[in-house]
Amino acid sequence: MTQLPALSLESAAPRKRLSTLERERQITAGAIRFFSERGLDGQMRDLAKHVGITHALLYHYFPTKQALIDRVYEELFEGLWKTEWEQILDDPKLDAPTKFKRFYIDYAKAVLERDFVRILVFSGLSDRYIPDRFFELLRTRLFPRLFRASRRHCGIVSRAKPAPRELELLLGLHGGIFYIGMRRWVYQQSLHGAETPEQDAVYINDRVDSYLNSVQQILYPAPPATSKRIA
Amino acid sequence: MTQLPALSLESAAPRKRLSTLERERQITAGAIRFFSERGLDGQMRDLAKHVGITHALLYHYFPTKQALIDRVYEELFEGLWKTEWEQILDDPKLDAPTKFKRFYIDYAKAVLERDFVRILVFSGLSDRYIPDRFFELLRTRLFPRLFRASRRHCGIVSRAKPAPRELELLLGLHGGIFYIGMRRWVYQQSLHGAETPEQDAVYINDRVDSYLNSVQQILYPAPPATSKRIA
DNA sequence: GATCCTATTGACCAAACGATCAACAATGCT
DNA sequence: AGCATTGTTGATCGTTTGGTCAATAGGATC
Repeated sequence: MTQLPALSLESAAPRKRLSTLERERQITAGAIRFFSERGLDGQMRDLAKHVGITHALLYHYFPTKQALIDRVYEELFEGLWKTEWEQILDDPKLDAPTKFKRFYIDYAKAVLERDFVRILVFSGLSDRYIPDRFFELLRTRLFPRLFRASRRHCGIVSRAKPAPRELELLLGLHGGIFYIGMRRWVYQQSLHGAETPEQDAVYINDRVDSYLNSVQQILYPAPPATSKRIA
Repeated sequence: MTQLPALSLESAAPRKRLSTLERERQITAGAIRFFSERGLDGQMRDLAKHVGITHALLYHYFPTKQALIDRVYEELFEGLWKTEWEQILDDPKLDAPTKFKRFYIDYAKAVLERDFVRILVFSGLSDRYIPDRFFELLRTRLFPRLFRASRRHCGIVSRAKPAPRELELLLGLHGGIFYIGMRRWVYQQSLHGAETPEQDAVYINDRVDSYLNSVQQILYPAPPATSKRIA
């Protein structure tokens, strides 16, 4: 449908005989960019053209299109999640606002990248492979930590399973942050000038403040002394 | 890729000779459902099969595939925006929380529908036709009203263009609500049991409260008497 | 510079794609 | 009942799709 912006790669023609490893990496990188633009239905011939090779060569490195897509999925996923994030959220010396802000600002830098956002959504609309794996990550490694920090922020210590309202309020924050990526890479509606990670940080801080400011009065109204109740 | 769930339509075979108008409506409705599932790359033959006709007949009613997609776009868009929403937001007798809640609960019922969410995103990833039109609507008819209500809620009367932080805080709320639709219809990750519009209303109310609770202290800190400053 | 290895290619295939059209068969009219 | 109208179909076209393969040519080794 849409014309890809030429993707200048070594410009001219003397393209030949790279080492197996190098060519494979080139194809994989090209495939990530290509499929993130055109979707997983993009044609192998077009991909080959943008990498600067024949489409037959693609089949020398990947037996089938699905195998290449699987490779793209792996490449995109590995190295995405930083265990450093869990350390921040587990650090007992940090208060909730600091935890949330440090985490989400760095998380946004990694996750709100063009290729990841678009392929996440493409995959969600078709095979759901990426969302399934990604939400598994969020469910097990992220949300529990954010709940613990939220509750402690409200003076509550509990490991009880969060109530739906509790979960949804957090997802409101989480989704509101991801919406930055949706607008930027899917809808392509800036609504105001081009944004830098530094500007994103300001907006993320505001969102986090908004969430933490109200999580207590909304979910745990009028904390009577040393209560542990969960609305 | 994925198998469509059979889409039972009159079950058996005596399907023939509908009136032009009726058949056209049937095709359009079927196309909305079909393209929202498979994406705009879905095949005309498959669509025909799910409508229960031959794919040649599709070309009797629509000269080209793009014409049918355009029709789907129109059908999906018309009747989406309710002027009633603007009346709610313009009503001087309502306070901000009531305005926000009444609007967003009803907005969610209309916008967070399966077909709209998925085709909005499909279109965003390809021709961007729907997001372009939809955000134009939000930009001109919705956001200005929400800003006015937000500011009045903080005791500020101003029609000045909202600052980026102001806009982004609101988009955090807006995106957090839309995230309900993303999870439900794109990622298909419920995270908790199946949801009804009544439950959605609870979550939306919480999100709105969170936004309105903090919009003042975040954006217009320490309102000195009758100030009009905007951070 | 001759030799070998293999990365790379052009030609090709079968199936699926959007699109076309003459022929067929319901339905309404007389 | 017979006719005309037109909604509907099967067959078909040209192109594009993912995938294959024998032949070619670039680069390292000697």
